[in-house]
Amino acid sequence: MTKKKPSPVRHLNKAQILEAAISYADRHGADALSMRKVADQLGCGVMSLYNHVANKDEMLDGMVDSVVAKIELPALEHNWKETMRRTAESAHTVLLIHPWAVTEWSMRVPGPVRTRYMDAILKVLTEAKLPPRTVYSGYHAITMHIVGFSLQEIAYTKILKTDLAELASDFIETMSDAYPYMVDHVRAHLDDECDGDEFGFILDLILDGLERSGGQPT
Amino acid sequence: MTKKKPSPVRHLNKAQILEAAISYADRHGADALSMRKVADQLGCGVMSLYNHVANKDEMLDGMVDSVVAKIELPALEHNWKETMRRTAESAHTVLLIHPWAVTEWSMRVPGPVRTRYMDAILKVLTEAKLPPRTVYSGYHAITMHIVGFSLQEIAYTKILKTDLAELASDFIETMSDAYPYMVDHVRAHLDDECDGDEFGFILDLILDGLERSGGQPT
DNA sequence: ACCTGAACACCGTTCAAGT
DNA sequence: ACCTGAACACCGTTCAAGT
Repeated sequence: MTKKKPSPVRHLNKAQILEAAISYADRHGADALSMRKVADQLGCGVMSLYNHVANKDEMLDGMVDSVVAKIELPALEHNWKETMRRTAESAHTVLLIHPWAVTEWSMRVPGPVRTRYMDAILKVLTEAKLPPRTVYSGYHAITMHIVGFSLQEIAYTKILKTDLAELASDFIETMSDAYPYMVDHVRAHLDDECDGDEFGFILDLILDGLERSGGQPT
Repeated sequence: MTKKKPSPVRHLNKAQILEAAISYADRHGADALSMRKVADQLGCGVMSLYNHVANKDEMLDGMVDSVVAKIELPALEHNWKETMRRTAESAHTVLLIHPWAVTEWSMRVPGPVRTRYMDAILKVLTEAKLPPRTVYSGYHAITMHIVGFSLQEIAYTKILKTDLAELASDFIETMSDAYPYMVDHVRAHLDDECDGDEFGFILDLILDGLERSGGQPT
């Protein structure tokens, strides 16, 4: 009488699978993600997924590309530094929403959407009339900052979430002899002494450095 | 008559386990690493490992800390920028030897050795008389660069190793319409046009920026 | 063309039994 | 105190069978 599956999903497609997988990873993390769990969430058999996705690896590739698609592409209307700042902020925001994505981003071969995004960043730097060496290194520095900073931030918040009072404040009292400078740093984090836009602060350090290295010959 | 195990390892200990696990990860990558494989390599049963290591997670924590132990601690004899450059180079070198370690570094809670290393970096920045905000952000920027740059570099060489001619040169011919700037960038990589010490170049960008932000008030 | 259950070769880890 | 095989609950994926 009653249907077994809540939403039988007559015709599965890749987009639905990626959506379900992303939503699952958002809630439970990439480690907990399995083909079986994705299938459960879609109310279909595990092997049905393999009609639309070659294997788990390809699914993860698709998931990352779907996330990157949500990043604002750089708009050429402003000066190049402002343009980079905006798209980097957007990337940073998107990665914080999907914490699992930053690790996958850094370890997987880029899909079409990510390649398009990287191409757009290179275009901005090139059309800013920066010398080739600055474009080359600037690209590396900026993408490194987007991925690397988000990674550190996500790792830090994950530690705080799991250990919070136990580790953090315990650490401060117990370890202040062994690691005095580290204790000070953690305290600064907890007290939000040095608040403000840390991501943007370091990004500006890089962008200003690039501008300077482009201005006068090396 | 003949002994079953080549080296029976009468008394196992944690250091031996970590050494075997690191060597295995170096050769086959972190994904292929399993408790069973480590036990095989040591010629013991899987469950013997659990007498010296709580679980796989703790083993990986220990592996990262063992790798970090190989990084040269910053020596205070030079000026702070030179000191940071040296220790960062050392960290970079160590991470390239153990490519799996950079992902684990970024995702795990720091062990004692890594905490000691971070403390040493903070000490250098603090004793350089940089203002507190610069120490705070500089620490983030420098550690981000060490981890983030190595991560990108390892990912890039991994892609080149697997796809080499197929992807790279194929990519150049096929994709030059869709991703013109990216194609140029990949070509620059392949031709080694912009060679030299890219890691150090971007690090100097950051260090010089920090010095400047410390010199004149913001 | 799409779906799927059974089966296979792997995991990490618990437990109870050995020395 | 240290070791270990059997067993359990999971994996990703192959295959053969269904519609």
